[in-house]
Amino acid sequence: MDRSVALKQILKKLSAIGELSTEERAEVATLLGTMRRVEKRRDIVQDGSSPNHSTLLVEGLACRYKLLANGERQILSFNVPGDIVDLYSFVLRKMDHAILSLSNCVICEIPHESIKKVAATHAHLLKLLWRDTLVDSSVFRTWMINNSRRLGEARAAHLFCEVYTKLQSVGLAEDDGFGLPISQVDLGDCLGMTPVHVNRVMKQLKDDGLLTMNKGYVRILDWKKLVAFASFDPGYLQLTEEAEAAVR
Amino acid sequence: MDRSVALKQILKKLSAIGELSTEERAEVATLLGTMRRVEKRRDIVQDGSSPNHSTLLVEGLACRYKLLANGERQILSFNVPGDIVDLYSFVLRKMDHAILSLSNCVICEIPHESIKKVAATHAHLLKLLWRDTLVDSSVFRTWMINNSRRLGEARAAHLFCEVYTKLQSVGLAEDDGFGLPISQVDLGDCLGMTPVHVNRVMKQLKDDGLLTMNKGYVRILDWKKLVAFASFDPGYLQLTEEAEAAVR
DNA sequence: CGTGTACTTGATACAAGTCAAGAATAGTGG
DNA sequence: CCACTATTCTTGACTTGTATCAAGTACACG
Repeated sequence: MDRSVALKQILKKLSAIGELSTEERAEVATLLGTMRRVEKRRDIVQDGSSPNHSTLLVEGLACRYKLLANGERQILSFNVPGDIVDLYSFVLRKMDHAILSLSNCVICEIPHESIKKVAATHAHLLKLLWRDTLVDSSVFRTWMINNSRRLGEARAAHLFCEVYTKLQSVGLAEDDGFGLPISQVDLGDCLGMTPVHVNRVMKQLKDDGLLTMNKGYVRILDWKKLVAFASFDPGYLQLTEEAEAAVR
Repeated sequence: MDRSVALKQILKKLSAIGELSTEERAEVATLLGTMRRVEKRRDIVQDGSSPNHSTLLVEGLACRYKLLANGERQILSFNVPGDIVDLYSFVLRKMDHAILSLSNCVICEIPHESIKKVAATHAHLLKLLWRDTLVDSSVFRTWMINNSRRLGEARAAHLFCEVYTKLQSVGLAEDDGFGLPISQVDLGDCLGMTPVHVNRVMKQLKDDGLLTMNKGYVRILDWKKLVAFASFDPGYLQLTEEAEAAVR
């Protein structure tokens, strides 16, 4: 639980979405509060809560989800280290969805009070945070398009492209794939499909030589083919040039 | 093209999402730039553009959409007067979707330069604008859930509930329904369905006594039943108490 | 070694897409 | 104002995608 790791993560994240002066970097350091460990499969942030801090994911994987009235669960996006998973609550007070740890995680609390203080004097930093929340919103739009219009195989393929690209951008991907500790049920909750259908889709993707998923490891068999099949264009993730290049 | 209407609209919008001091109200007035008329079915903002102003919708209806690689079109949300339709471009420079006028519209340009100036001195106003963009993002999440998991009839019903509620909140709805100048093809582009299927879904909704759509007018036959059928909960629109109450 | 969880597979039912054609409507120019 | 054209809407027959129900297999864990 090294505090400097947290700082490194958030600086990396913010400078990916805009320039940071030396003074601003120092200012960012003042944002960091308590660090905590969270076991896997625990709510990091609860739906309906009004926390007085936001949460920087320092280590591990998490996802954003919502429980629906009928008991179903929709996963809304994945989070990787460096993401401020619930900046939402700084701006809108009350969460309208929850954040779940997928693996054991380390998080760092960022008191809303501190953000407010920084905001008053550093409009540019505030804008970077704003920008970060809008990238999330690009992701939601993309998932909307993906989930409403495409067949199961393409939907799943697109999702894996996104996660691989995000993990690559924070150095958490291998050359041949990446760890993703989720079940086929979880996948169904991302894609809006039944687990049975997810199973068939995964089989198809494997038979097509695109990818396999086994014991929490996604192996990419043919990245170029996968990207083409999914019509994946990483632009919406707003990564830096280098991060994008790494995935090609 | 009364400038004071534009001011009224934006003040109404901002004060719905947070308190505004008298001084802040004056400050908001300095944001307003050139007013323009836009004919129906024209791009108000183009995909891929980097405008140096954002756009306040003063009169008329608009929608946010994206053309996909395969030529399909996904409509992402609807906009009503008072909405700043592309605040996005102030924060992220380059649009990754477009805005289309559905009826003849009046818009008011808000120069990014002015927002920047206000932002430097009025952090609270900036936060209200931020908040506005996050409400949009709530809408995207909701559409994602709606379009990925539900049957055609419920999807369509939910959409009509949302639009009715939004129009009601700006006084543009009648007691028995509202004008919505879109075709069944457009509806399909919202819901991710073929026009043929939209047609059948609309017939079903009519047969069930929920609503009809005819020559651009949506008539609500049984609001309570419709809300229940769609499991519509307007919370995500972040309207004021009064606006919400009006719809009940 | 037994028990639960995740994965896999098959049979069947239903939702939505596709193809095709006709009816209603709006728009246009003579 | 009518005739002509182009949309939009409507309906039917058929195909394909996905859900549902049910059962069985592989594997992890105490």
